[in-house]
Amino acid sequence: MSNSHDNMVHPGPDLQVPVPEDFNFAETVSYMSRSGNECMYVIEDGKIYKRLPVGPDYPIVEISGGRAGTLHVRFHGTAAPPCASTRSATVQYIREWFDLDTDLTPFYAMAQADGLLRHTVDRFRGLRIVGIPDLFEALCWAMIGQQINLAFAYTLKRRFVERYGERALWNGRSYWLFPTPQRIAGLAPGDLIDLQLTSKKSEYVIGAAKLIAEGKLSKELLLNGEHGGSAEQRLVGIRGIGPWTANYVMMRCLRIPSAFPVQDVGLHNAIKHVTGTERKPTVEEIKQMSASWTGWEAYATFYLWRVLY
DNA sequence: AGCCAGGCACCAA
DNA sequence: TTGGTGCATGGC
Repeated sequence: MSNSHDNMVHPGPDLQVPVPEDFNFAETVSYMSRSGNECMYVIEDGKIYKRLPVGPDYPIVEISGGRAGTLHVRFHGTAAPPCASTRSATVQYIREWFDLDTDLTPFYAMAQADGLLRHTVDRFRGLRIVGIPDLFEALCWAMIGQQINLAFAYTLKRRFVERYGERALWNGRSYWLFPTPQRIAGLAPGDLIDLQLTSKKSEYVIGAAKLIAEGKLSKELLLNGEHGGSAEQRLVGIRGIGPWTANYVMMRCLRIPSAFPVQDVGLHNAIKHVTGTERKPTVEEIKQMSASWTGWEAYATFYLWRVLY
């Protein structure tokens, strides 16, 4: 099968990745700067640095705004330039990471007519849902973040990654690959309790790792409905995954635009903030407010989160 | 000091 | 199917 992106790959050492007209790189960087404790990438001088989990080179890339209509990608950390397949996979990874292939015209039209969304969406226009392309990483991040504040969640993720991930050093900084399911599947709960995950979360993370390592859980299996049940139903059937985690993963990893973590306390606080009300809305109230978001709940949620940072 | 945190499993009824 | 409870501790 020929890859439609191959002809976009510049033959030189750097890459130019085309982006849609309504993509705003600065807003993406702004969102990604929300925590100073992020361990999976570095933001500096308006550029994103990350080691990408794409083979065979696993390159460290520097992504900057580039010319209008493109992102500029520079490779670092390897002696030789990355091979053609790595370069091609890098382009695909970035397109998925920043959701560059979704046409947001219907979302913007819907938001313009929605009193709750209009101002926020105008304010951050050009922002796209920043994804977590790796399923195991998305699941771990959601499970770790259950019922604890975000600052502590970042600390726990860092401990997990720095204990069980793979490090590359470049320019005085560490660039980590997220721990593999194969590695985590072999742990005992006590290994993660040592990092201050709760005993239940430790079991959840190891259980998810085992499912993925055994080939029983993957993005492909969740996205093709052949074996019965929606992605949400299948995810919720896994221990440690409730409605919030399922929809969070559908939103940031499976890229289902109708995914909607209505239980999310961050969403509740964002709506409270935007509407200027005294108390947080109930789930029932949010369901009423979001009646016109049909098909774009994930994007509405992501934009609302943005007002909190 | 006390409330809240990007919930979930488990148990009754 | 619904509602109540324990988890467990950091952050602000």
